[in-house]
Amino acid sequence: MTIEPELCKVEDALGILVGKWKPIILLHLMKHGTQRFSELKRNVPGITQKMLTKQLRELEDEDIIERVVYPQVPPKVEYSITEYGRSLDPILAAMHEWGTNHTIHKQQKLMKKTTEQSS
Amino acid sequence: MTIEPELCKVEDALGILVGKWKPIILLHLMKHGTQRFSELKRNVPGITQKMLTKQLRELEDEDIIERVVYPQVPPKVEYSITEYGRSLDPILAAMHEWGTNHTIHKQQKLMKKTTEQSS
DNA sequence: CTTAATAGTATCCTTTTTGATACTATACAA
DNA sequence: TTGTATAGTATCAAAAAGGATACTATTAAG
Repeated sequence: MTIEPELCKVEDALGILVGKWKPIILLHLMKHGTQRFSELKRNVPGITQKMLTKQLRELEDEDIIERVVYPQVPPKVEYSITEYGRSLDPILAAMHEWGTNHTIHKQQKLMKKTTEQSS
Repeated sequence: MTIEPELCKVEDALGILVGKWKPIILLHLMKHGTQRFSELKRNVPGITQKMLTKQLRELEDEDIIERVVYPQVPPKVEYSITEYGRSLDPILAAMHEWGTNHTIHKQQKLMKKTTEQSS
């Protein structure tokens, strides 16, 4: 398959995965199935409430995750990946694999450079 | 495969694909094999020289593309995908496919909403 | 009456990204 | 000597993204 650059839909997928936090959030939800807001906040170190809310809303808008509110006090809100959201799975897996390999690639490049300089 | 959120390498791949222009640039190079700076500029509508240069440098730094300078006047510089860069191919293809489907998904969602409102 | 817990908002500030525009070097051609 | 083509830089401005912090609503427990 050749993708016509003019009709490129890569950005559409990209737009959903991009953001400093979205991949980690997705991986957490994929791993645990369902997480409360506070659990996610604990599990994603360094994220602020504002950012977590924002990323979750955006993912929800794209039907990637589902938000369920329990009418309780104190509030309870659960997030989970939708069936549709699961279709991102292979992409995340492929990117993770590529990324893992790329880390090695960069390391080798760095070592080569270091060796050359010391010779 | 379950990706451990803490060891997530998705960002690494993401970092390389992200930017308003990178996917289009890559697709152009994949389609045409080799392109001069000015050809890319023509083919990627709306991009500024600064942005094109920046994106190309970043892709070059990651070994995704190669830059060949011909010592001529006026200058001639050719860009092409590296062998290593080709390894991004399946990811771009997967994202494009997903994106294409997602466009449909969003459209259906929109139509459903419109129907509901008019009833 | 006060405090605690949860899931947020609201506001302001900083950093990063992107864009517009002007400028440069060089050799050849008219 | 002026203009042209190519592949850039440099500088400043605007916009987008991200972060810090404070604040809110609600109910039950003490």
